Amino acid sequence: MEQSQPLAERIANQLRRHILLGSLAPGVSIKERDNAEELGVSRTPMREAIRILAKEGLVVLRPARSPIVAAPSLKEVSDDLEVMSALEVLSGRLACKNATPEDLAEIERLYQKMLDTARNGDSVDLFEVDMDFHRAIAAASHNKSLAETHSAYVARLWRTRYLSASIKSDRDRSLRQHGEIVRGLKARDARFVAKEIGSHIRHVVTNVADLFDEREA
Amino acid sequence: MEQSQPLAERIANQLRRHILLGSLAPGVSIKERDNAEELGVSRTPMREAIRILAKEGLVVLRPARSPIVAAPSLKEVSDDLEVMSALEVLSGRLACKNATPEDLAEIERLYQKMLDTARNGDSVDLFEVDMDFHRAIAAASHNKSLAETHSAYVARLWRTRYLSASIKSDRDRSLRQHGEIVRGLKARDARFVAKEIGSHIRHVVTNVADLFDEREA
DNA sequence: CAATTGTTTTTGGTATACCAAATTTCCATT
DNA sequence: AATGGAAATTTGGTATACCAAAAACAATTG
Repeated sequence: MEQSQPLAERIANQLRRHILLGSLAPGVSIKERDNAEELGVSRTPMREAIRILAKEGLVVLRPARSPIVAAPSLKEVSDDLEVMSALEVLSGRLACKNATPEDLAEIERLYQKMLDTARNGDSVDLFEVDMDFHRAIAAASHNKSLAETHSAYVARLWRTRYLSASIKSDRDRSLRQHGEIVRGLKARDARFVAKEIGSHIRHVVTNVADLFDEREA
Repeated sequence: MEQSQPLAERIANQLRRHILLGSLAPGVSIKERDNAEELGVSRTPMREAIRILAKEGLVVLRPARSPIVAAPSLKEVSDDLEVMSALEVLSGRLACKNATPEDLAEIERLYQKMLDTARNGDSVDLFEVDMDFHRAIAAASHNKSLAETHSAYVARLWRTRYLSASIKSDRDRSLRQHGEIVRGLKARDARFVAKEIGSHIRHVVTNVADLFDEREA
């Protein structure tokens, strides 16, 4: 009953999917015993998996209480996006300095794939490519800590951004902005890239705020 | 054998101290069994404590091997500092917008304490106040995620910055810079604060690089 | 009927037992 | 003496057992 990858991480991945896709709704409790039994594993790795997700901010631990799926408020999501924006801007700046031609080629490839998916694929596919695009920029910074921390925020904000991305209204603007970012990176114009990334995320914040407003109806 | 605070966290705190103060040198392995027995606890909380420190970057987990105390290279430390700098700059900017008068008073109090400690106390005390000062700025941003992520980097870089702070040569410049930061915050001049914080950390990077050079001798 | 207290149940925290992979040791063979 | 490999040991991963605190529930009492 084991593999090359620790069981706890596989459980964490599984739980993460359930949370992000919504089959584990925000606010519901995750009982060690029940969930472990349900997946046919013992409490020990389940416990560790929960801790992993807690560090990522997807579940919150309460002393002497069941952990629950995080239900972030608009303020918390906005705060997360603000940090993530700073991380991405830094990524962009560093990428202008450190990106190899291969890095740039990969980023451009993802951008083309994005244009393609926008025309033919569904919104989930498009979203996946979008995430890959931003992750590729972080990787191109050649700063491992930055890429890791950025990745943690991507995970935490996955669900929110997924919902935000389903707002098709300004998909065109979004695509255009990504194009600008690619252009800036290739020209290694750090200031321009920083401006575009900042603007891009500000739009995401706006969309998310709208989503929260609608939810109250 | 339990308290209000989970045992794992207390163990993590204890291990963290040992690592940061150097009694657990970089590179040495942390065996679950041995360390647990040494502290008179079982493997379960020890295991969890190790995972906590791994997430913080203080120990590294190797598949099917003992975890070891992290021995970051100059490149890794510089990368960490680069991210931390961005986080602090963002903190400063947001603090200019969101800090309450109480926040500012607390920051100024810490600054005065710093001046006082520089005159009378030892370098460890001074360092502690320094860390508190930067943490207070992050807190004044009123962005919880930012404060938490920043705090994680503070912990990871604790030892390095501690060593860096023992370089007394530019203690005066450092103190003056902190004063400028306080001045900027009170004037709520985000641009000025960002500039000063950035400059401050660039000096830290320089000091750390010197330290790494010396170590090779 | 409400309130309070005592009991049962649920739940997370901790300890221990067991297993398999990986390392090390050491002997047999050349 | 060198080497190949098998057995023993070490170590982390997983399962299970036990405990205490907290919550839920029930019963008793005013």
